[in-house]
Amino acid sequence: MSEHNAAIGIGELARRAGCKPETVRYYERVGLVDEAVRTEGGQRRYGEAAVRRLIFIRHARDFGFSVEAVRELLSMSDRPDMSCQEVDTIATHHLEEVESRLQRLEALRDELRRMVGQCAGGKVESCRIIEVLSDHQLCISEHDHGGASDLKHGPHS
Amino acid sequence: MSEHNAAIGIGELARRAGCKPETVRYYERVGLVDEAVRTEGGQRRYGEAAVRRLIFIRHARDFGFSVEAVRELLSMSDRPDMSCQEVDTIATHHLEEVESRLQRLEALRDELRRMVGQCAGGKVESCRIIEVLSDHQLCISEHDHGGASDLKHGPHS
DNA sequence: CTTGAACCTATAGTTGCTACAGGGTTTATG
DNA sequence: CATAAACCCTGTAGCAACTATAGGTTCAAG
Repeated sequence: MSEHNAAIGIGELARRAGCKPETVRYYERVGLVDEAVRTEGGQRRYGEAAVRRLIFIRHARDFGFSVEAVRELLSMSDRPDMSCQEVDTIATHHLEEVESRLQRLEALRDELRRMVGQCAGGKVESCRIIEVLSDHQLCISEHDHGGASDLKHGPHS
Repeated sequence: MSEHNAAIGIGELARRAGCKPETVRYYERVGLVDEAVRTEGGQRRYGEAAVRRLIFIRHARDFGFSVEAVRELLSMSDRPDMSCQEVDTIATHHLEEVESRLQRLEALRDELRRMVGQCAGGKVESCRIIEVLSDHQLCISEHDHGGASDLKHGPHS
């Protein structure tokens, strides 16, 4: 390994991983990235390892892994000798969650399509959308609110 | 009439709509449900109208409508004479978001399936999951996040 | 009248960032 | 060398949409 440490600032690091400096500082606070070396003036300086780690983190987050899951994945990838049984477990579990969310979203999409298709542009009193939302009978899924709705992290309207 | 109105407590109301009392109080704070009549001791009492309204809200939330969107839908359903053009607009917009979210989630599922399928249970150093998360080149789909988030990872140079 | 479940308010926590405010540092240029 | 622009710092507050806790009060049954 070359001792050649490019020593980039936090802005450059963030840019390379596709996030913002605030996000990097946030990851540092919660312990996903190590505390950086500082200049005399107190500014953070990073090397290539930090870039790779941050890219890993951003990818995992883009794949929908929670920060906690990323933390586990990271700690495992730091110990290359161990079996990747756990890695597989985490990813499989995550896959299951994604698949169940997909199913619900599909049902939701179908219902929305039906709603929108049936809105004839008349008066609200005969609007199917309002009707569907009001009427318990027309509910897509039975109310099993053991765990709350999974639709919560959506882009806001 | 006031004698006839079943006057239930907040717990019963919440149970009927499939949520928790805290959620109802939260909705009251943010103005989705009206302030309730109180007993002499200060406890909230509700009638059937509140039950219907809360069920409407919970359905809309289950459908993934944001609280802001629900607020609009509610204000429209309060005026049955108006055209449901706006209702349709909100629902259509929401449908588009759901569809775009579905697409991304499907791409994610495919990627996760491939990852999981390729984890042979060996050592972490040769684990495909870790590898995929580390290396952008191995990403098949360019998981392009629509307008939701701006500049994600550009080409690594 | 006593118990205990249900209720009250207020506040803080959750997740994963993002956006300031009000400074200090580094670097490029004149 | 001086200055200006670009960058960086900490700390705090905010976002959605609730959820949880603490510490106290009220209600309804027995």
